[in-house]
Amino acid sequence: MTTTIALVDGNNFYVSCERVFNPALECRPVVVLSNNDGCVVSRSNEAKALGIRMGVPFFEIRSFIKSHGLTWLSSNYALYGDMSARMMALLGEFAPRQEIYSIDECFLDFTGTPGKVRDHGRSIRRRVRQYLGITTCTGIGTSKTLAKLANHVAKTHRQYQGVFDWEQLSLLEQEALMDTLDVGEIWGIGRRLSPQLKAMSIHTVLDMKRANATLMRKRFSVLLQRTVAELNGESCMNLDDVAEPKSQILASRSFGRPVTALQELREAASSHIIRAAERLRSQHSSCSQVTVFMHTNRFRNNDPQYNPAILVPLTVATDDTRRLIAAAMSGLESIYRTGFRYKKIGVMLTGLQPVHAVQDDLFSTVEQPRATRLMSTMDRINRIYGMNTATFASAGIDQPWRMQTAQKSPRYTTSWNELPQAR
DNA sequence: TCTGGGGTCCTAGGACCC
DNA sequence: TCTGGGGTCCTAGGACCC
Repeated sequence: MTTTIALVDGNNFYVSCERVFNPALECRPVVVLSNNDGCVVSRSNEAKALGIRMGVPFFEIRSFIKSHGLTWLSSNYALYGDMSARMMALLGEFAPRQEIYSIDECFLDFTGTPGKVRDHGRSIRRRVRQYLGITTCTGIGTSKTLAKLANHVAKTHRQYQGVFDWEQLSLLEQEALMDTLDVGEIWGIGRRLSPQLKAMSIHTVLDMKRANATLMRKRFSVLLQRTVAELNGESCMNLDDVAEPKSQILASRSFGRPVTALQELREAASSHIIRAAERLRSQHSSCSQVTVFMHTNRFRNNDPQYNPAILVPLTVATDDTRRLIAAAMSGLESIYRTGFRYKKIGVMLTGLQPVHAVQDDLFSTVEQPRATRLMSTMDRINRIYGMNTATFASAGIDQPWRMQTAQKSPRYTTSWNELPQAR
């Protein structure tokens, strides 16, 4: 049976979430910034029309605030995460199988379902708009790659009103449209591969569709071979509707200002371990390796640069925050050097395995049941009373190194104290 | 002055084993 | 003088995604 895949996503997702609770943002140029108020990560259509590109550093567009009334917001992941969960639950009702691909998009598998999938796309658009106040676009195709591309068409070609299915065109029309799309629009072809393909005279999606798949594999990798097949309607990528546990967990942040003191680095690394370990336990894994890495500011050419990383193996895999902090601290101390202005520190947990499969150490002195109870009690307290209600002193109290978030909106949907007020 | 964070997959090459 | 071949496992690095 031919597969039928839809890719649904929320338009300008972070900005749209903000607008739901603050209608004064409608019809104006609005951007949401990354952590630390660093780069633009979401733009309203009005902001796009000003020529503000995705990912630009905020300081480059500050002048638009005065000249064009640009509104900017720090990112509010508590809000976007909660809105995402509501949207995904709603979308999941439309198809038998759903793969949540990112915070604002999912694949829906309509293979074998009756009716025109385009009609589903339209009801999705109505329903999500009505229930959540967010506008969606839907792309439909016989493979994930074609669905992604169709979504791009739905967004950029007004006449399709946010829903586009390759099937609504004849083969000739499909190829004519593909010939107008840049090869870089294809899922999996980014800024490095795209020039290499163009050097081989593959400029458009149509060129890529007609490319020699075996040659693609030889020149690049099996990934591009698959891409060619998928563009030809042959579905090679399965829809993963059961989320696998993560195979690595990473927590890192840039500092709000340059950091030089070991003590501040220790606090920051501890606080990252605390977050990472919570995620580790929430997927019922333990980890056998902790990596600590640091960066100086790569944009400051005159500063001496130092980007060390160290992997600390654990003799017994664990999910105990205290042991993970201890491992991170020993790693940090061995790579720390004075004389550098550090910009960022991060930790990575790898060697993940199901917690029940952990091989104990013959000479282990850790009282595992007590540790497990302690950790799950802390997790429960923090779930009920809010993040960091119970935490570890090693993360510090004042945390002067913390990132900047100068314009964060309230957590309208996840905090009793910050519910929207009736006016 | 000011430049994000969290992931995945694939490949090449080294270590190691017999 | 002259130092194999085949396999597996692991890691680092590069590419991609949002």
